[in-house]
Amino acid sequence: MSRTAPTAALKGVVKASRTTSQNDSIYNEMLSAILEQRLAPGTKLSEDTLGEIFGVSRTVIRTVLQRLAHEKIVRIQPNRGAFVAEPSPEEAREVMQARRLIEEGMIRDAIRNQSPENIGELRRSVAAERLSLEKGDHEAWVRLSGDFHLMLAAVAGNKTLLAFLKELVSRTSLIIVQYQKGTLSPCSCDEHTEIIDAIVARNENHAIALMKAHLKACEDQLNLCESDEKADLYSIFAKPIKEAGKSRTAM
Amino acid sequence: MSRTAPTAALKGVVKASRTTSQNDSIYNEMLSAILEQRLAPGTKLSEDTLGEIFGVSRTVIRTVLQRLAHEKIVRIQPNRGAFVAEPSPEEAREVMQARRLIEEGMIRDAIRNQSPENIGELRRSVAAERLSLEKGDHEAWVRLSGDFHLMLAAVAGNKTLLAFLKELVSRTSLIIVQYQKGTLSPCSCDEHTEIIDAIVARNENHAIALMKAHLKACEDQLNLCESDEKADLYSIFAKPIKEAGKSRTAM
DNA sequence: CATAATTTTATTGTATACAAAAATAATAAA
DNA sequence: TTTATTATTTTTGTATACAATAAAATTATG
Repeated sequence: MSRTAPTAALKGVVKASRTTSQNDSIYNEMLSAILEQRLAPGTKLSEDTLGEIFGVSRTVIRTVLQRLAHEKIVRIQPNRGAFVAEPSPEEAREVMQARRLIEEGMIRDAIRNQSPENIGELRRSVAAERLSLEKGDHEAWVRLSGDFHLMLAAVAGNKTLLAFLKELVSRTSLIIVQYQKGTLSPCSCDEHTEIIDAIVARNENHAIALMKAHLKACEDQLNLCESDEKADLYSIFAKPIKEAGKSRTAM
Repeated sequence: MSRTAPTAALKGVVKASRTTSQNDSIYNEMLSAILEQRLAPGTKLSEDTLGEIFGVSRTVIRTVLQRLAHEKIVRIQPNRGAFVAEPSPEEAREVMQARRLIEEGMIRDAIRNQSPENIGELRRSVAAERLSLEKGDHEAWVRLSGDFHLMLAAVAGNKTLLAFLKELVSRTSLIIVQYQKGTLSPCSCDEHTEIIDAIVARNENHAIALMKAHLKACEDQLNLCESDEKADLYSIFAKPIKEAGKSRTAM
């Protein structure tokens, strides 16, 4: 009874050795749970509950939550606790814009720094992505889809930008969870392959255009018409009306 | 005797109200101390000592150190503790490259989103910067010089990119502390003014070129010839030789 | 019955206690 | 004297205890 429903999704707990990587282990578990949609945006992340689930004290849970908060995956409200982040439409647009800017720069560097090994890894990643899509393994697809962009960043070779992009990719997953309208993209694998081909061909302008189009297509699949905040406002002001009935407020 | 010399620079402790902003207060104090060169790169940041200085327990110090570590201002070594970061020459180049990329994108947005109020604030900031330079107030100049770029980011309007740039600007200060050769730049105020003028004139290409040149000039003032790591290696292998004497290792 | 005030409960924020690891000091051996 | 080993001290990592705040449940009141 004490472990409430929302966090019940986290059951596979690895005990982890007594090193500091226990920290990382819990961090990865929670990040996966959020990005794989096992923890919905807005879910309360109680320190006590998580501590029981992972078999550690609140101290270490707190550290993990702070890390996730810094990456904007979790929102910490003072004296209220931690919640899975609910990125606003504005924030979603900002993240996608930031990605277009950073990934454009990375395409340029990737074209310069590419090697057969690098490109081979990228192609294998896309192959795995295609496979997961064919098998209908949504979780794996989400992860691998993001991995492609991170691997491209690794090819570009700027670890600082890679760290930024890692955060942006995670946040994108959360954004897709919240705002994706209808079914997911038909197959972005083909777009990924095209981008690799353009990089190999050293066709900078084309590669950049493809990447920008790819990211724009992703954003266009979202329903960012600020309907979310409106709904909140309505629910607040509609308090007097309890059940169905006729609305009294103006449209 | 217990409060060791390195951290003695932090003396002006604000008690802060019992809100969570006590956290922020200590964070700001420590960040300022590092960026204003009162805490040199590599300085050990003992939890106990800092706790005594700020009159709080290690718990809250730990939170602050983790935050600074996430921003790469502090490096945490497991079981060893926290140290003021010592960015490598490679990291320095990465940070400057990331800045060129991000600030180019922000120039574009700033040109679109500018308003008389925004521009006025920018100009006032540069005026304050010039004044601090004339007065020889190095600390204020470092801060204001960074503020210009952050205000420009605010004009651009993408809070996500602003957060990234805030981190990069802080790291730049640390980099300058470590690698600046000779005296500091003659007067980057003029460059800042030129950038504002180009933005007001909506001359995108010119504004971007100026910004890139400005950042490149900053990087060129650094001594990033990996001499730092070499020095470390030498000092390690030179252990047998205690005082002056003739070196036995090959040049 | 609905609303307001109060009490109770639960949860976070912080301090402290203890365990584990690392750094330092001291001692013993070559 | 130098090096290796051991003992001591210091410092970090984690758990727990208590205080402060917020949420809820309860009671009182119109």
